[in-house]
Amino acid sequence: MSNIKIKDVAELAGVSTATVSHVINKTRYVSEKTADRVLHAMQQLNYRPNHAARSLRSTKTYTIGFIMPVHKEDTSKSFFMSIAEGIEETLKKYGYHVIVSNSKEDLELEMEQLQLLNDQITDGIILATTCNDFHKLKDVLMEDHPLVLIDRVPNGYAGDSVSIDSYEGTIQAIKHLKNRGYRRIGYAGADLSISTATKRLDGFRHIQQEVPNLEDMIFIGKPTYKSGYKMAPQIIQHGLDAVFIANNVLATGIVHYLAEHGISIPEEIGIVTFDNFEWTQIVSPSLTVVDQPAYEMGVEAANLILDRIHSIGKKPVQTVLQPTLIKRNST
Amino acid sequence: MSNIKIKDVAELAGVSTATVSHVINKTRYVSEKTADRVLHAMQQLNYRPNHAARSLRSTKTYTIGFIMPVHKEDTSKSFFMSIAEGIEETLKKYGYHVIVSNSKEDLELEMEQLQLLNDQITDGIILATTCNDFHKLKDVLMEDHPLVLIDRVPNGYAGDSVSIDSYEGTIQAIKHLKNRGYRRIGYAGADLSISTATKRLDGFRHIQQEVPNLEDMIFIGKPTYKSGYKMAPQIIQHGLDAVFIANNVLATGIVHYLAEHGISIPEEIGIVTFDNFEWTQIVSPSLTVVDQPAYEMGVEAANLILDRIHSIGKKPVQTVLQPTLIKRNST
DNA sequence: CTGTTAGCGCCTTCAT
DNA sequence: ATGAAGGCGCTAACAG
Repeated sequence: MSNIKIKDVAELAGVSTATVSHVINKTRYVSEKTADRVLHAMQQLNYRPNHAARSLRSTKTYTIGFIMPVHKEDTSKSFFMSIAEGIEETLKKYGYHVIVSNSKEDLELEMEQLQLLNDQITDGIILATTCNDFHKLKDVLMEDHPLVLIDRVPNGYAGDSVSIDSYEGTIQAIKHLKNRGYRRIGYAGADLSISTATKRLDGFRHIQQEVPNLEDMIFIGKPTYKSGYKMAPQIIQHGLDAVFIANNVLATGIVHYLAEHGISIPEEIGIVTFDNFEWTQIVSPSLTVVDQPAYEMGVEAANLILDRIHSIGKKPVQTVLQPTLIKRNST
Repeated sequence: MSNIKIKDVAELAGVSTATVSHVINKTRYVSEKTADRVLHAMQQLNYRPNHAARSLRSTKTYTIGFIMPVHKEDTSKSFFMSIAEGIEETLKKYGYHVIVSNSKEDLELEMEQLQLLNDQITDGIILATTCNDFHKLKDVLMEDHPLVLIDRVPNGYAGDSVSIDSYEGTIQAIKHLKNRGYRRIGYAGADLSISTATKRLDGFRHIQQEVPNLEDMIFIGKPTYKSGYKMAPQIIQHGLDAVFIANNVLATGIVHYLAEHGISIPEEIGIVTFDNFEWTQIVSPSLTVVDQPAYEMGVEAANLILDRIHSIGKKPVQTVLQPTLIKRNST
């Protein structure tokens, strides 16, 4: 405990505590001479403002909460980790800390954490929600407590958000498959109701709307390795010559099945997956993917929440970032 | 801002603020009847204790800092993420929050963050250090501020720590390769001076001590994909029939090279890598790995730091967890 | 078994 | 251009 307080600094500098406070916070004019003396005294004593006291007095915590939904064995870990990095690095510059919390893709837990990270603890919350309908969250959200939704934007939400254009990303992927000459292109996805999942499917249906019996080419399973592994043979039997895999966990199962059974990619079947995870580069052949700028999303969300903190009541901002198709050897 | 304070609760319950405080903190006996009244009043008013005030008064923050070293493109992301999960879930049970911070494997940054997360902000720090010599950190560490080192334990450190027995993990891996009939077993590692890296190499040298010209079978590169990719052909040319890859990032490069060049695993070369990352299961053939219990490490570290907080001055505890060899199809 | 009260360290209004 | 002083909400010593 550095038990040096503002009073000690004031005494050493021969000024009042008010002046010291104002020097620290640049909150009113102080003559250069006095300011220098104060700064000197601060250094000499190695003064560090007391966080709790400051927070008590000013009702600001200089802390932001980030709630993310990751399963224990989920491949999306590194995705949210990248987001967290972006958030943390950006906020650090402005003197904010980041408290992280994991909802494990469980709405109950998410709501619990939302309450835990209330305005006593944080100045705002960045949330990758599990929820598909924003009204469900209303009860636990504090009016006017800054909130930025990230990655997923549920129905009924009109506040600040940062997300990725999943719809467009999907369309690009399908177009690419078509350009490569694939004709019977299927969709493999998970039965999640989160916004990113539904938008991917929307995009697929839209660009493939001319295709007869399109619904037969859409495979929906659980977001698990196992489910993907079971889904793969069905896809093959359906005579598809390409699949767009909308869920990364599902993709692990499908890809592994294909490799194991010697089904050659990209000849027998073309593949595009969502998310540029490391393993998509390491497998042979390396996979064509829709890359989501996770880190940048974090940066954006951090900036948004800072803006919101500094101007409650401003018009909400919905930032949408574009994904990038990375062409590799699976198409 | 829930502007209900202890005083409001006290008034509604018809008791003093002291009694309310003691009910909340269970810090002295209160008759069941009064306690009930207080609890009721708290609920009725939806009272939440003010974190800052409490922290100011009690000099406890109920917050723990976790500093981890992850590179932007590093495969170890999910490893540290798992650790973070273990930490967070455990501490949450005891009402603690976790502030995370990333040193990006940079000692300067690490030291900066150590200072940032001082005792004004946290009640203790869990640190996966980048540092190989603990004395370098002494300057920025506050005496008596609880500290638990995790994963890596530098020289000169004698405090609390949780780590994994890298030495033993390596020995198991080599034994397994020998059992499978491999004879010319090499070592591929990164030039890191952190404790985990050196212990793996120590283990290798120990169990292979009978092997002539052993040093020629040790390949050290940078912890990058590229470095691994360049290292792979060298390993092959050396006539090795198996490699133990001690660094996961390096492994990505080596494995990809082998796959690309049609070098068959496990026939032409056997492979064991450190860390049970998802991609090691997805590639074909799936890789035999030394699995580190990351989540459990986090749990242990959380428990250790709580113990330390509640009894400064107790004898330090060094917890060492055992890794597990997971046999798959690359050996 | 419970109440009274003095601060924790800081910011900020009011005063000069 | 600077000081004096009250109080943010809570805990814990002291008092009964």
